[in-house]
Order: sequence, then structure tokens, then C-alpha cells
Amino acid sequence: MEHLLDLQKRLIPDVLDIMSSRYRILQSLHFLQPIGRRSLSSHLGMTERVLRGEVTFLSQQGLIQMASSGMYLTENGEAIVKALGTVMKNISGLRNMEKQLEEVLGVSKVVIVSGDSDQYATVKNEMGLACVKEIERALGAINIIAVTGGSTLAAVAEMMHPLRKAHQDLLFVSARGGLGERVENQANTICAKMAEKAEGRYHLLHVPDQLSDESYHSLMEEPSIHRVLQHVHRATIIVHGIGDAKTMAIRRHSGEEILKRVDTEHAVAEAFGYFFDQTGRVIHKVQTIGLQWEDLFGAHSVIAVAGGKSKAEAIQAYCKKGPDSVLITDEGAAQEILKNF
Amino acid sequence: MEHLLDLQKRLIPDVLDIMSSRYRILQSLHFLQPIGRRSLSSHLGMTERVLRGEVTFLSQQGLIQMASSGMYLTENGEAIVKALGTVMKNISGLRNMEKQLEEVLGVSKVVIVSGDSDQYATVKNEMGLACVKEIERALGAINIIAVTGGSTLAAVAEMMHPLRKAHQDLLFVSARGGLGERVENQANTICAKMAEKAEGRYHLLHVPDQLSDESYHSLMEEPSIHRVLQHVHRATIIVHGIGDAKTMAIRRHSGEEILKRVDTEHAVAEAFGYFFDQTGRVIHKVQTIGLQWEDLFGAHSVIAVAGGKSKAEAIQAYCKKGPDSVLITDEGAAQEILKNF
DNA sequence: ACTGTGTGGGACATTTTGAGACCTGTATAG
DNA sequence: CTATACAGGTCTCAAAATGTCCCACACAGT
Repeated sequence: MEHLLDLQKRLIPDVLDIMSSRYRILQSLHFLQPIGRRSLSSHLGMTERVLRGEVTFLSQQGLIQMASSGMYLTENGEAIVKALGTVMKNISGLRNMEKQLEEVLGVSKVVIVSGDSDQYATVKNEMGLACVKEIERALGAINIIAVTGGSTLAAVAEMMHPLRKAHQDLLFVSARGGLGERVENQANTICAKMAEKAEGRYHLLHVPDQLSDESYHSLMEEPSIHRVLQHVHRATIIVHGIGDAKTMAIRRHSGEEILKRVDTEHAVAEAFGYFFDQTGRVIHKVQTIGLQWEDLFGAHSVIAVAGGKSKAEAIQAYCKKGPDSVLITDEGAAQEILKNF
Repeated sequence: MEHLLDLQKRLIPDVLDIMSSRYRILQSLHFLQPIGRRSLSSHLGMTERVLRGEVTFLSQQGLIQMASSGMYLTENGEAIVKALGTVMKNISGLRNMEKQLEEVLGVSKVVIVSGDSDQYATVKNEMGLACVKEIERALGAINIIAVTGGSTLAAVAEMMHPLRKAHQDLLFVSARGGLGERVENQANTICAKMAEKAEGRYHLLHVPDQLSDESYHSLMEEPSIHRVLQHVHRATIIVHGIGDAKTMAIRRHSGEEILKRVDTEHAVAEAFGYFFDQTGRVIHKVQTIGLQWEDLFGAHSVIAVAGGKSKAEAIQAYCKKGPDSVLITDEGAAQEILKNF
């Protein structure tokens, strides 16, 4: 069975927010006691009145106690702080980590789900769910959602659910052509599945991902492809994964030359056909029909999804110079990234 | 470690209410889908507007889905219903049990904590905490709280915390004199401890619990004792335990005759010096200075605390003819009592 | 002995939230 | 085609949450 807390996160996330805020009060009190409302409120960054509300509640619960010298924890209060410590690390600890990552990586928003997707497959689904929520948040009146491939994106599609609000237009387009990969991880497959689950329309990119110059140009002339590409370029929401450079280079059946460059120029990350080194510089770009670098900056919202300790380096590299995006990742990757800071 | 839910209950007392109400919605939906707000709200006994609030929340969480034909669960929703099933059985199960017990025993309120205090000592503390909360609820402007002895009441004292609200007067008095028992289970010891933890005043009854006629009358004349007794008789809140008749008869060093009567007349329960048979009839009353039967009916609130499978029979007997009281017990006792119905 | 600073707690205006009531357009079954 | 049941929008009012200010008190340093 899943852990109760994970279930609660879905059923009563609002309640958990309250819980962690109250816990934070108790915890601060644990260290700062005795302390007054005013000092404590500024320390916690909440207004005095709000803190006061919580504090009177907590004292009614017999967890803290008021005195003229300030507030302090009762025995019960101390017990709660101690007992909830590990639990809370899962909740508010993650939130702290999110904030740290936002700063360190320079992205506007980070969402971390607990666990390590390298170890447990279910964690990937959690990321998928978080991603769906993020997509929902980014929805506007007109929505063109471009999606890439990969097992993580497959999880997003898996967790997708209808998100028709009001009279929104929902169009999903594949951002990439077909790789020689397993069909369930193809951008096209994922795009279709996602659109169906979301009850939206979709357009697929029926082209191979890698092309010779010649076929590239001839295909670009193809009206059916051109039409889909127009949508990709005008995408309002872009959802993509981030891969490890070497793995991806091999999977793409890149030539010897590319593999060498990956090695010699220390490429570590790959995303939608671009290879990045540790500084975030683009080392190599696969000749591809589909999402281009510039498209990222035209989009209303860019959501990158990638997790697992093994992808920490890749995530970090990509974020260095990537567009301002939302990053959905997991605890394993987050911890690994923050190790260096 | 204590169970997560018990900790959460202290930080957010109505976490269970919220959670079970949302769960109930999901569960009903699981069976009735697709169904509309109106039908569902009448089925669940909530107003349409409230249900609507929850339902929009749940659909934002991606657990349910709106359609023109009605609402239905998404895959995630179904998963939650399934996963939370066992957890919820424990929670709403207890609440159901409370209601059943209230009916069966004819008392106005029953609180059941999970577990069996015969098996785990911590369960007694949970009862203690529940009792403290009940006391708090019963507080008025003037409070005289009479307490008896016993290990369960000791647990109540253990869990007591300051309950000074506004300008309330808090006076604790022992309802019983001293038994030849261990000091930590004496009414006096418990009374003092409770009062200190609650930050109230206290008066103790410095008399032996069992008396000859002669000393009884002479002690009753004693001004210091008379004064305390006045308080006992005017108690607004009475907190007492319930004991097994035989155990208590032995512990009280009752004479041969009493022991025989307990046997022949099938006494099963004891509370504050009174012995009851299965029908709730008083079989025998110890000649005692302290709380009297009549006092119970003058009190604003009577709280009986007793748990453990072994005390099921005693609890049941006492409640038959006892005053309208609040009963704090545990799952072990509750299950045993309900077996017969 | 006094003053300044921090404390909890009371009081009140104001804003925000929550919920009741009613309405609309739409999909679906009879 | 129509009756019905549906989701979802909107208006309104009360209640709860919050912002604002002030007071009496305790305590430490002067």
C-alpha cells in the first residue's frame, strides 16, 4: 500500500499546508522559546495577526503555553515536534529544497516529488501527476501544447486527465519525430495518449527524428508537415524531458563523430535534440524537424520534467542557459544537485 | 512512533472530518457514477453548495471528472478510494462505533480511542488525552472538578495541560479518600497532579476510603473535611473510572462478607465505592466519605473513563442505570461490548 | 526608582472567504 | 421535440479571517 501521507497529499493538500505551517511555528518555538508574537512573526515571515490566530489555537490544543515572558512549548508540544520531525521533512523539507533549487538553477519554479525515480518506478508517475497539475496551471484561452518523448513524458501522459475548463481550446502536438525507440516512449505516441486523456485534439509529426540535409529540406516543403510545424513553433506550453547526453547519443544511433564530440567536449545533457556541456553551452544540435531552440522563448510556459539521481548533472547543465522554465523533478535528483552547493 | 493520524489530529483536529468527508464523496461516486450534484448531495446529506465546493476541489486534484452526464471518478480517484479503504474503515469505523455505543449504552456521548489498553499502555494515555479534551469542553465560568483514583485517572492527570481560559476558576477536589493502594493511583495524588498541570487550585480529602460507622460520623464533623466535602457535593464536573467488581473488592480489602456478596449477587462493576450487577443495580455501597450517588445528578458533566477488553462488562453494567454521562473508552472495550448486539 | 522594550491580550474596523439561492445553457433520454 | 438532469456562472449576505491600535504588565538596564 502507498504511504498514507502520499494519499493525503492528493486528497487534502490544503490541510497539509496548514499542518506544515503549524509545525513550523512549533519548531521555531522549540528553538527560540521563550519568544513573543512580534519577534516570532517576523522570524517566520507571517503577519502578527495570522500568527496570533495560529498561536491561540495551538495553546488551546495544549501544545504551547503563554506566559508574560513569551510563549513556550509544553511537553506535548515538544513531543509533537519530535515525533513529526521525520514526517515533516517529507513535506516542508521538500518545499525548502524547491526554493533552494529555484535559486541555484535560476528557474522560476521547481516542483519536487519525494523519492528517486531511479529506484522506484512509481516516483515517475508522481512527477507525471505534478506535471499535469503544472500544465493545468499554465492553461490559457488558447493552448497549443508541444510534447517530446521519453519514459518520463510517457508517465505524464499516463497521469493525464481531462482538463477542459470553460471553453478552452486544447491542441497537443508532438515536438519531435520518431526515434528508433520503443513505441510507448515516442513523442507521437505520448502526444496522442495525452490528448485523448485530456480530451483535446492532437497533431502528430510523422517524420523520422534524424534527417539528412536533403530529406530535411524536401520534408519541410511537405504541406502536411509544414502545418504541424507551424503549431509547434507557436506552442504556448512546451513539455519536455531532459536526458543524459551519452545515453541519448547512443539511442539516437548517432555517428561515430558525434559520439566522439560528446566525449571530448564533455556533453552531459540532451533535450529535444540539443546537446549541452556542463556550462549549459550547446555542443551539438541534431538536424531535426520539430521543436527549435527559439521556440522555447516564444512559449508562454516551458515545463521540463526529469528525475532520478542519474540525471542530476544533466538537469543542472540544461538549466544553466535554458529558458526560464518550470522544473519538475524528484528528491533523488534534487539532493544530488544540491550536494555541490 | 505514534501513528501519523494521531499526530495530525493534534495539529489539525478536524483533519479526519475533512478527509473522511472527501473520501465519502469519492466512495459514493465510486458506486453511483455518473451522478449529478443534486442527487449526490441529497444522498450524502449535505447541501448542494457545500458539495459543489468539494467537488470542484476534487476535480482540480484530478480525482473526479465532470461531464454533462454527471461526475465520475478518474483512474486516480479510483486508486485513492481503493488505497484509503482500509484506513478509512478504522476512522469512520470508530465513529460509527461511537454512535452505536451511545445508543446501546444510553449515554449522551462516547469517545473511543483506537487500540486496547489491556494490550498497550499508550492507549491509556490516548484515553487520558481524550478525557482532558472532554473536560475542556465542559468548562464553564466556575469549575469544581471532582476526580477519583485508579490507573486510568492517573493517565488523565499525566496528559493534563494548562486549561486556563479567560477568567475561569479551576478547583480540583478528590472525590475519594485514600485506599491502601499505590500512591500514584490515589485520588489525592491524581487530583494534586492534575490541578498543578492544569494550573488550578486543589483540595484533598485526607481520610481513609473505608470507615467504621463511628469514625465516619466523627470525621464528618471535622470542619476541614466538611469544607472539602461541600466542594465535592457541588462539583460541576466529575471524572471517574470504572473498575471490575472483584478486583476492586479485593483491592479495598473488603471483608469476607462483601466478597461473598460480590460473588453471589454477581456484581461486575465498581465506581466510586458503589458495586453494580449486570443490570446496573447497586448491590453494595462502601461506607465512604466522598462522592455520593446523588452528586452525580447535580453535576453539570459526568465523565467516565475506562478501557480495555477486560472492563467491557463493567462499563456496560455501570452505564445501564448510571447518570447521563460522557464515556471515554477504547476500541478493545467497545468491540467487546458491541459483540452482544 | 524609573524608563524602555518586549510580552500577551482585548477591541474594533475591514477585508476576504464561504455558502445559500437562483439562473443559464447544454447534453441526453424518452 | 421536450422534459429532465447536468455543470457552471453570478449575486448576495453573513461569518470568519485579518489588519490595526491600544493597553496593562513584566523585566532589565540605567
